[in-house]
Amino acid sequence: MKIGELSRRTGVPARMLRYYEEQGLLRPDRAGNGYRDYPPSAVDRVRQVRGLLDSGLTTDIIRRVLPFLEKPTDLHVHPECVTPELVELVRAEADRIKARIDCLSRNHDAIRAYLDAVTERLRHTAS
Amino acid sequence: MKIGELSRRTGVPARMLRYYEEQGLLRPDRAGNGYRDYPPSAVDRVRQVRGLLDSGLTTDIIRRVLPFLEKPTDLHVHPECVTPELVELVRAEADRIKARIDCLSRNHDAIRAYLDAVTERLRHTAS
DNA sequence: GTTTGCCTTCACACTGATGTGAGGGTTTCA
DNA sequence: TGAAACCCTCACATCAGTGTGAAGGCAAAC
Repeated sequence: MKIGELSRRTGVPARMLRYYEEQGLLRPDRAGNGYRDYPPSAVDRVRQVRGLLDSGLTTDIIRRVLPFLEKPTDLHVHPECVTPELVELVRAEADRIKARIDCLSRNHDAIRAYLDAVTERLRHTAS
Repeated sequence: MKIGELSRRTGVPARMLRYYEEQGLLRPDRAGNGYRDYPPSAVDRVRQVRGLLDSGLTTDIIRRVLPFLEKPTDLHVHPECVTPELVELVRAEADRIKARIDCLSRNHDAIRAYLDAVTERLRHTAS
């Protein structure tokens, strides 16, 4: 699929898809005329990248953890490329992600509780 | 407490504490000499702001949801200030936060699974 | 075959969060 | 009294992610 269609399907501007490629997050091949050619799986990949970006990860971090994000069943990262340093780095990033989850969860719960209290109050005054 | 101490206690540069104030996230009062004077509760407040910032929220959003984040027991936002529009806005932001949590959770689980598979593999080859 | 639309690269601009330093007042302590 | 360590404001710089537009090639449709 060409960049325009991927853009329409994901809602991500073509400009950004080119940027993500420049950052090593996407690797479309090229048709004979130079046009980018994305596999259907790119749609999910783009959504995943967007989600992580929205959650405060940098393209640099995302590029590093991306290989660890697909089917966990069998390792498709060559085992000899997985240095202890890399594992440590990824583990540290996982911890930071966990911290984000905890922080967001706490705040989400607080907001929901507040919202519930407000609507409850409204129900009361209405009756 | 003065800005230097708050900075030391939170690990956030004084520059940033001034910036958060400019963005309406902190409201220290001023001593006679113009120095900022923070209450002890500012430590937690700063940590909360940092966590949300790291999780991809903007200072603008944080400022808006901050009043909804404290003790949910009794509403200390004047009920008459809580317009339906504001409630809707906060609800929408809560949904976006939920989406972030889900995205991060999925990816965190995938990374952990990968990490576990790798260490398992290492345990095997070691034996 | 020309128009229309999508693609290419390049480049400059903006925004939000942050770093950094200048220039100057205040507190503390020797 | 002077030095060190705070604090203040102001302003310019940087970085990542994005927006936008120019200049031009390719493709499908009239």
